[in-house]
Amino acid sequence: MSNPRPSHPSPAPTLRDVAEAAGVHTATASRALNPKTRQQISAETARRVMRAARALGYQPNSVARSLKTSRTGTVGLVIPDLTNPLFPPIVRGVESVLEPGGYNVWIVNTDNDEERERAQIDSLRSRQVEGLIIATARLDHPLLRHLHEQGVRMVLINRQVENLRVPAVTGDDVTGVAAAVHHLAALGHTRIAHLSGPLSTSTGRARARAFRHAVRDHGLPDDLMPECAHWSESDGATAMRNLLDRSPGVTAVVAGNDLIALGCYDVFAERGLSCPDDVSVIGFNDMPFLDKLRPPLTTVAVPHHELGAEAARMLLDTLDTPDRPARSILLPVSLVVRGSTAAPRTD
Amino acid sequence: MSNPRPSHPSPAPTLRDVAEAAGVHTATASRALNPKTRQQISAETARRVMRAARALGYQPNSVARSLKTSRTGTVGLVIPDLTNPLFPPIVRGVESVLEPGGYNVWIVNTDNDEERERAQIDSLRSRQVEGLIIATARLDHPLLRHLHEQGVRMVLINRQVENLRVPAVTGDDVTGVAAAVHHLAALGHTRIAHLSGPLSTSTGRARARAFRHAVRDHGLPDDLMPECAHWSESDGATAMRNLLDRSPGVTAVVAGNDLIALGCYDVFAERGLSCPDDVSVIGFNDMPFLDKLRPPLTTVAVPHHELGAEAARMLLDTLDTPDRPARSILLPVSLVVRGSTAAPRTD
DNA sequence: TTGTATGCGTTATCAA
DNA sequence: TTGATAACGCATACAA
Repeated sequence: MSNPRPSHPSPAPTLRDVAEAAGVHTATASRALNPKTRQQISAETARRVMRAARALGYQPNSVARSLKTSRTGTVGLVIPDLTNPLFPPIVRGVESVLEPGGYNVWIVNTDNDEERERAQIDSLRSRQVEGLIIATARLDHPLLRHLHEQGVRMVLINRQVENLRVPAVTGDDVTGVAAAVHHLAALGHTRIAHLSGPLSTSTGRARARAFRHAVRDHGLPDDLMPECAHWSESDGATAMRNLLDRSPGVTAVVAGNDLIALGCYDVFAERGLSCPDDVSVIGFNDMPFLDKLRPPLTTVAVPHHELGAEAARMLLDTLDTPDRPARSILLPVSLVVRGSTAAPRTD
Repeated sequence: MSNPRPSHPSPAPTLRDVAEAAGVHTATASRALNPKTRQQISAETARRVMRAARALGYQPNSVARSLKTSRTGTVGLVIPDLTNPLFPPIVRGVESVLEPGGYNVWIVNTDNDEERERAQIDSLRSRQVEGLIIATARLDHPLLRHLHEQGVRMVLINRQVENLRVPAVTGDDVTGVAAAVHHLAALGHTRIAHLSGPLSTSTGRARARAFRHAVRDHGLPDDLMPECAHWSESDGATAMRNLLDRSPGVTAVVAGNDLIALGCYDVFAERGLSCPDDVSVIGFNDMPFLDKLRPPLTTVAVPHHELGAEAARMLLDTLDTPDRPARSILLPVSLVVRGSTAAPRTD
């Protein structure tokens, strides 16, 4: 083998090694290597130090630097489930702002588990992250309030907490749901159901509430609103089965999100129902590849990348100017009409 | 507002604060708080310290601890693109093993950019991660060899590097491609094309090579192998258009991955071609929701979660026993036949 | 312009 | 069982 692993790799060089190699003291080496202090040093010395650093393959030890400066240059991003196609674009949006801003992002998954969330956030804090972006959409629980009281800088995505002045960025669920209901009503549907997400999440609750208002505005019944236990395909299917059994007259469904809408598709297949001829469905989020489904799913597009980017900008603001009053931002959404919605059967 | 942010949050309590509150020395407090050293301490003192820690809301500072112990309990995971549905399951697989093993995982995106990869890995190393799991599938470039020479512990996913004794875990591409070709040949196809992924990636090259061998084994032509510039839907579409223009007799396609297969779907829609009647397509990976496409995509299922989990296990082994010889693992894949493949038209 | 000294918060070694 | 002390690697106030 041309490159067997060295069984005893030499330990990583420290600033001290660089200083010795360059014939200067560590303080000088430190200044030479830091662009901000390099000017205090003669060009010749700086060059010598940098050459030595390069020759040794010196990498500054961020752990030591952080301990000294009490700045880690890291931000924690709390995600409930990375395999939900919703979240990767948010992650990228966050990174697209934070990395140019000089921060690294530490992503953690919580699996929608409160205990895990707590543990993950503890871990992030013990690692001295400078701020938190929290995209777990559960409704207020004591943890957030506690963090806020301790002065932890944070921004919420898709989550509002009552009576807490924490900046938040969310999609405009109210307008999105209203557009969905309006679209279906305009097609002639009169018995429209909402398969809501878990009402323990702020998103689930917001969309359910918006749905209730929207159908009332159209003079339609507001009692067709089963709740899904999770934002998942299987829970969407379960809710849809129950709905069809109990309310056979339903001709259209506004799903809490795209995954729940996919669960409806499963039930249509099971029962030989045709979409959109028998039942119309609208999803929420516009996750990837929806245009290739059978039928292509009509949905409300949420700008996830922008959601992440905007949250990151707000966090940057907060880190820069801690005393600036918190603002919350609502990002516009848009209805994307595809093939899963049509006028109800007239027979 | 009931909870305005404290404009001057009190600084986080340190071990020293805890020690003072408990009336002991910091060394004693440290021992009392660490389960491994708690036994050296009288039960009474330990209780007092723990009570004080709890009262103050003490969180150990991992940065300081890491500097002292030169152990960070972190591992870096290098991913080319988190929005590719392939990778989140790998991430979860890695975490499912590493977190119970006492490590936290630091995920970075490289955007398939060599310079970014370098920068991200540098950043991870400066933060003293104890090992690296690398899922960026580019073929050997000097960075990996360099890391290896420096004794960096690492495991590769979906990537082989020649002449480098680094453990790697990959799906069994050869068998998967052979199964795909066999399936098509058995259906009666004789002009089968391969839309390969970038040949600069080890995966792209491996699948292309496997395809060539498989068609030869069936006595079929091996000259229908255009290369896609990236593993993307749009590059798949481009390659498919060129293929149809130049080789109109093709009746079946083995795509380098599912995304490329989706690109084929786009071209079918553009040109009014029917799948599978006019052209059969097979993808690779079995990413989520493929069963809901029109038509449902036949594909080769790769156990991504298990790929991540196995890589994590190997890294744990390597961290435990640095001198153990590196082994590489091939995980079995399976053909999932859905609706995008059928016998060719007989007219 | 460069060197000296100190401390960030923690753990480990040694002594008591 | 507990305390005193030093050290991890770095950056900075201060001195020269």
